[in-house]
Amino acid sequence: MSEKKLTLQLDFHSGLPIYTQIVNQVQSQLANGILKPGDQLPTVRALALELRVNFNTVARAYRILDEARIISTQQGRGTFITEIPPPEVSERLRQESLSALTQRFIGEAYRLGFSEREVSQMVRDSLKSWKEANVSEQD
Amino acid sequence: MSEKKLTLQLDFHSGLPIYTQIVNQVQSQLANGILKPGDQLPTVRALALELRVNFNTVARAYRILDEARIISTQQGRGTFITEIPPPEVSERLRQESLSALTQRFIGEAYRLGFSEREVSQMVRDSLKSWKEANVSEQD
DNA sequence: CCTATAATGTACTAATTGTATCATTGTATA
DNA sequence: TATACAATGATACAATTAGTACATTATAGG
Repeated sequence: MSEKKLTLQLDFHSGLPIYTQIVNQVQSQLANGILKPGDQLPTVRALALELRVNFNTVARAYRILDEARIISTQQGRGTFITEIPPPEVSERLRQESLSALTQRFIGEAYRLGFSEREVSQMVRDSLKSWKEANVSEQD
Repeated sequence: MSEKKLTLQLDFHSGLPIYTQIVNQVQSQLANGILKPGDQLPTVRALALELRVNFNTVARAYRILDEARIISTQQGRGTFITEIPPPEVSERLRQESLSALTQRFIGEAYRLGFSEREVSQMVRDSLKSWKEANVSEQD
């Protein structure tokens, strides 16, 4: 199951900020396999209640972990350990997502009655004008 | 047959809202010909039951698709893939709508970090495979 | 026909979640 | 002491999903 209890041990006198301790312990539990990709972490409020701290402190820890791509926090949904696809899988997903996007586009264009010629011509034109409009602000 | 099973794969941890995933996958299946104009989609309640989500989440996805004129939801009747409107629109409107569609597509692709090369290559491939897959059923 | 009922989508609201901003507290240091 | 800054807390907000009641349509029984 992807619902975890997430037992953390805080030391309020250690000098380490609470949020740092949360960050460290989540990282170490992930390293130890106690947490796994896809696992859902407790909500900021639930964990805060359990640890007897303000939920903003937990949110801060989660934000740091999120920025480090260790977890993925989703407003209205919850917080999850990030799936870490190996690079070759990542590239495959990349291509699949572009393929899906392209097929949706082409399918919609055909559905609206446009021909292959029209579609490919419009794509060429649009790519060209996009490039011209952005030559100066390439990153 | 106009009654479809509509198999969708949701990823509850992907970061994409459920309703977005439903929207994307319906569009994708339409683009791939798995869904066709006139097909009836499952009712909001039936699909919600199958996906284990609230039926309002499905209703939200259907509403978005409806606003995009991709499906037609009819209270008391059901939900259907829209029939292709005959291109009775003027040529100018036709070109404008294709241009808008194309720019949305290209903008999204760039936003996802794909290069011009990747986009144009994928468009070529997709056009080619679509043509091959549909030579026999051209209308 | 007319009416009752079931099936369907709609509208509005509530609950759950994370986010943003500012206030408070504690501590180090000039 | 006074000031600056980091950590934490309080409050309001936003996004997503769920709950409830209702309107519309189709259909079966009389």
